[in-house]
Amino acid sequence: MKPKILVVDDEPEAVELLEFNLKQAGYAVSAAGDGAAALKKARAQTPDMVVLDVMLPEMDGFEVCKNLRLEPATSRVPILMLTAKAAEIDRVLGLELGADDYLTKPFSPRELLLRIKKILARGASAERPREQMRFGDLVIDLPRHLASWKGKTIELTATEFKLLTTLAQRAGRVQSRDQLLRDVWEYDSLIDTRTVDTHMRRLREKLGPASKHLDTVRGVGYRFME
Amino acid sequence: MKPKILVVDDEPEAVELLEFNLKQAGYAVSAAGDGAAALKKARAQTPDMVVLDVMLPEMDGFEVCKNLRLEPATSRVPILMLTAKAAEIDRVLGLELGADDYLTKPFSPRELLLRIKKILARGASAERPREQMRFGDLVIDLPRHLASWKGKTIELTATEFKLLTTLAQRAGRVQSRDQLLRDVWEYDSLIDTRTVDTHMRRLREKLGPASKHLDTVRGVGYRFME
DNA sequence: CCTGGCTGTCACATTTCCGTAACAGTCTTG
DNA sequence: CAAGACTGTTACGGAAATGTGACAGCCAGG
Repeated sequence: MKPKILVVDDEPEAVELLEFNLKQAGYAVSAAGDGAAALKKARAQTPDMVVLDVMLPEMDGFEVCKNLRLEPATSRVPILMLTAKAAEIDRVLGLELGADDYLTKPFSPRELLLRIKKILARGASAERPREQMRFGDLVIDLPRHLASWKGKTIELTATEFKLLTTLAQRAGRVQSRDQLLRDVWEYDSLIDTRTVDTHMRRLREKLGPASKHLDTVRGVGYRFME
Repeated sequence: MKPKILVVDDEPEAVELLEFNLKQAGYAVSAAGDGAAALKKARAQTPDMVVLDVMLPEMDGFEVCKNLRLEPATSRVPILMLTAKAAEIDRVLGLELGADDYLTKPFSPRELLLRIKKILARGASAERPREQMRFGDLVIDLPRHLASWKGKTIELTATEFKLLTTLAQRAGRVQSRDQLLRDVWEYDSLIDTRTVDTHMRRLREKLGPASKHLDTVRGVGYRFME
């Protein structure tokens, strides 16, 4: 049972290239050249994954993504977005669109395959991040960008908030400093791992009693405990 | 599954032009030349959208719109009105008629398609945006294009008003600058994100005490708080 | 044609935040 | 118990993000 991947791009050459590489890697591939066709195929085939270019005629990738999420038949299919501008990344990965990952053009086939493999690996089990998380008296609301303890909002900076949500979404599992740097500080950051410590400290300070959820795992990293 | 669009216009040339453009864009199109026929077809087909010219013999576009809204079968179908005079706009979008959007003739096919796309995109899930919103002493009236504070109207320009309503409609949720550019400045904006800041400033200035609802979320965007 | 208001952009001021380094405290290991 | 490794804490310079004021182009209405 090869995993089925739906490739959406309006440039035939790009489709061909993607198709070749993915087939080479052992995936079953289908393709669509515009948004409407993509939605139709996605509904009909329920692929294991959609690789979606942002630049499309008529209905752009954002719209397609949104629509895929709306319909029950396709709402849980992982989406990998191919985007041109770095500025769009937050929106792509954010809750509004909820793509699972992104790649900025140009990218190497190797990168693509790695991302796909990663998403499919977790996709089997993991669910999509929730909009709101509650751990006792601690509430984290992503779209509102607010955290609160016993109903009182906690003022957090953008980085602190992202660090908290990243840890909370992987509650129970330890995250290494490098891993946190990748996920919170975006992909390859050239930042000292000790910076994570400082931010953890600030976060703990602001969380007050709620910081009991934040464990230090000596020699490994940090963990959010329920 | 192409979206079905019902085109209503009494001029055969106009119908033909619309039909051509819409079919080109991947929609399924049917047409009617007068009000009675339009209602009949709408009932029978329950299209995904109605494009409705105001100028019709016998029963004009306003009447058709009203009747469509009255019957359960068609009351939720989005309506895009084609109107000649700007003066009619208020009535078209207002509570009495409740069209979803309008276009003043003459318009380019591109404009038409963009409007249609936008309406269909939201129509799939979200309900029609609320006509009037109240947040304490602040009242925002979309059809009248008016905002007021403690009963006193606040003079806002078109952009300021749209920015305010966009934020208010997503009250509580943070909107990134890019997102606001997309939603307020319409489709493909080649505009500096800093422009959003400037308009937020002007908006705050005019809102005066009511500007307490407008939060800045540093590193993320802006948020309307109730 | 011209005038006034709206709009987008820029430059500058200001605030806030971030990353780093240095040091102190704590835990592990032999 | 002591040394070394790891983490917590503090302070600070610099940078990034936002607020603010000014300005020129543009369009609508007169």
